[in-house]
Amino acid sequence: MTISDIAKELGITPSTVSRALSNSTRVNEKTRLKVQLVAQRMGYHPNVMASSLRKGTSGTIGMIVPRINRHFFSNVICGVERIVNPAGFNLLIYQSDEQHDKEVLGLQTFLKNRVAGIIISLASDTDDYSHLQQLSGMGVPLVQFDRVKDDLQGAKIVNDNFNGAYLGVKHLIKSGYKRIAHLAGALHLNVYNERLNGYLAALKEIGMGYDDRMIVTNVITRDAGADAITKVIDAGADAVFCAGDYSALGAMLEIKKRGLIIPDNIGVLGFANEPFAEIMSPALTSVEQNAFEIGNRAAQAIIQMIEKKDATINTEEVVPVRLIVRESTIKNNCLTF
Amino acid sequence: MTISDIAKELGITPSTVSRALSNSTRVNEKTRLKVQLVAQRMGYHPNVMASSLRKGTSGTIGMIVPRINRHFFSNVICGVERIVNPAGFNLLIYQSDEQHDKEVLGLQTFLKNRVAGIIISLASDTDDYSHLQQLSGMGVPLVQFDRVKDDLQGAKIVNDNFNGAYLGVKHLIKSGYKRIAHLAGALHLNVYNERLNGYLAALKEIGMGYDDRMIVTNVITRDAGADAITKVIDAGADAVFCAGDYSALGAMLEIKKRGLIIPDNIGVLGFANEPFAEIMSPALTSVEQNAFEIGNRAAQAIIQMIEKKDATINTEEVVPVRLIVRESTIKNNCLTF
DNA sequence: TACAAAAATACAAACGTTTGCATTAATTCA
DNA sequence: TGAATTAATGCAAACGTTTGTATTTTTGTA
Repeated sequence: MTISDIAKELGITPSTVSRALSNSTRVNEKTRLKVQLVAQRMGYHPNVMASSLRKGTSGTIGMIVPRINRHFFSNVICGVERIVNPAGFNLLIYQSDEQHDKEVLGLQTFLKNRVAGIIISLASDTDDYSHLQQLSGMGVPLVQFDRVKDDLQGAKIVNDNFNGAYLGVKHLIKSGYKRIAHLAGALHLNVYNERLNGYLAALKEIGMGYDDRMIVTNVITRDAGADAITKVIDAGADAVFCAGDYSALGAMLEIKKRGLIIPDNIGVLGFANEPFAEIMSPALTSVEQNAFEIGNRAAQAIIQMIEKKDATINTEEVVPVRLIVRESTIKNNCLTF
Repeated sequence: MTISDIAKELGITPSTVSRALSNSTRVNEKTRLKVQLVAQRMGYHPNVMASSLRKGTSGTIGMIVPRINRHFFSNVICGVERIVNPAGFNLLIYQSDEQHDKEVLGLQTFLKNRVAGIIISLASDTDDYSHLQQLSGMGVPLVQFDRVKDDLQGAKIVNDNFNGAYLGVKHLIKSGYKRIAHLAGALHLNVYNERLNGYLAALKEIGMGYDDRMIVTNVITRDAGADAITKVIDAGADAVFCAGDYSALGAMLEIKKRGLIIPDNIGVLGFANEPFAEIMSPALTSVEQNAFEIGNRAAQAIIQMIEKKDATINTEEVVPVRLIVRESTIKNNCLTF
């Protein structure tokens, strides 16, 4: 079922059929309707391979995320889809599994597929960026989100990590906590680095010195959170700002296990507002990231670059975050059931 | 950067280059190496549009899920990716948002893209299957998973919903609950229908009659769960089997709000083992579905159909589920913190 | 009616591969 | 050494579109 079949059926040429189907002004209204009718009747589906081969670009946008099954990323994907599909693009999705090698593999697949643009959040593993550097030279638009490398060409959409951390820690201070620890992530990633800076800024502002023993890095998982919390408690912490909700979860479970009360003995603040944060008891105070909005903006950015055929811009959008105060940081009030 | 560029560079023809790159036996070992070296050096990326146009099929598999950000579905996607990528395919993902119309739209996009096969879990909205019926005639392999329509051609991979429900309710009975209610889903979907049947079978087995007021249907969301639980409590329920964890969550929160104790006054059993089930207090007993395994099997099935070029098989695989017993169903033992 | 202008359609090449068939080069065997 | 066989390469068409240019048809105007 091709354009030529329709052409034969109607006794016209493939070119007019093509133009009729793409609503070109160069074809008579009557024949346009006839063509579209016949196409419908014959169950014609245009062959996008042929089309994009001829046009030199596909209507596909490639997206690489570290983990598809992480709440934040799957919601960013939703946000991207919501914009990209109505605009006539479709999404090819790859998972890097936090591995640089897989990231490169995915990128190569995208290039083979002549994607119109690439949206990516870097694998934690990635510290060589040559696979991404080549893109702007090839004219392939790149949008980075969340985990970004600053000096790469293209648009960047990031959370306001600094402010989220800053606001959260200020809130801890206001709640009366005196010795606030930080379970940080991998500091070569902008997101965790900025959160650390927000934490330090909040402490500095009130003249609270900081203590090396109060900061543990590379704490991202639940298990790591459980391990790290004991260290900072031993160092005298009465509150902890965790750079992610999973480490906060691990910390909370460990704290409970030790018979300490959250938030009375120890306050816990997370980041990401994973779905379970609300459900836990005590409910976890956390910084909410607007994943859907980030997805929307990333999609808009890539579409704009594609349409302007400009892969060399260099913009950064910071998406605001929101502190969601729950039970885990409000002292003198045992809300545990 | 095309095959012809490489050919010119080496003074040979595009055809030999093509054969060299695809490791054909019809080309000399030496030239093969030379070609691959030059390809590497020149940064050649094959154009899959051209290739699939010529070959008549793309190396892309289309996948439609109701919601990408649901734990179960995103994990199935992971499972599919893990098999499909090493096999040289890539995944085009669509979200139906539980809407029939979007499902059709996604399917059409897939057909335009000449996908090699389609993996789908039906939108709850879908009760007309003509868009899927046409596929086998067109030679496009179809694999359904989780939410399936029986009389469609293709492979089906489903959870053992009946057994999961049956085992769960048996467990409730063994725990000493006497009047077990069921918050069911939308019964036109196989998954919820089978869970209902498992529930009924367990009751019947011990001669426990069932009561219409004990079964509320179309309860899938958290809010619906909260609403429905009051009805069945009023009808005298001392335990509830929820067809999904979200309704179970809603129910639990409502039960707590009413000052009743889980599991002592009321037992709660969920289905899906969402990540929060483990974390809640009391922790929610739930039936775990092996999403990753389902993804693996779906991927294997579609690849097999693609390779055999047979879209007309009609198989069903049932993937076992596992009851995970936690605090919410173990009486006389207040484990709430 | 004739002629220019505009509108509609046709023609043909191109996008980058793949692949059956034809050709040339290399090898084997008598 | 030369014919027969095999291995390696070349040629050219095809996949289904799109699109610049050419041609035909229609329309408007003098």
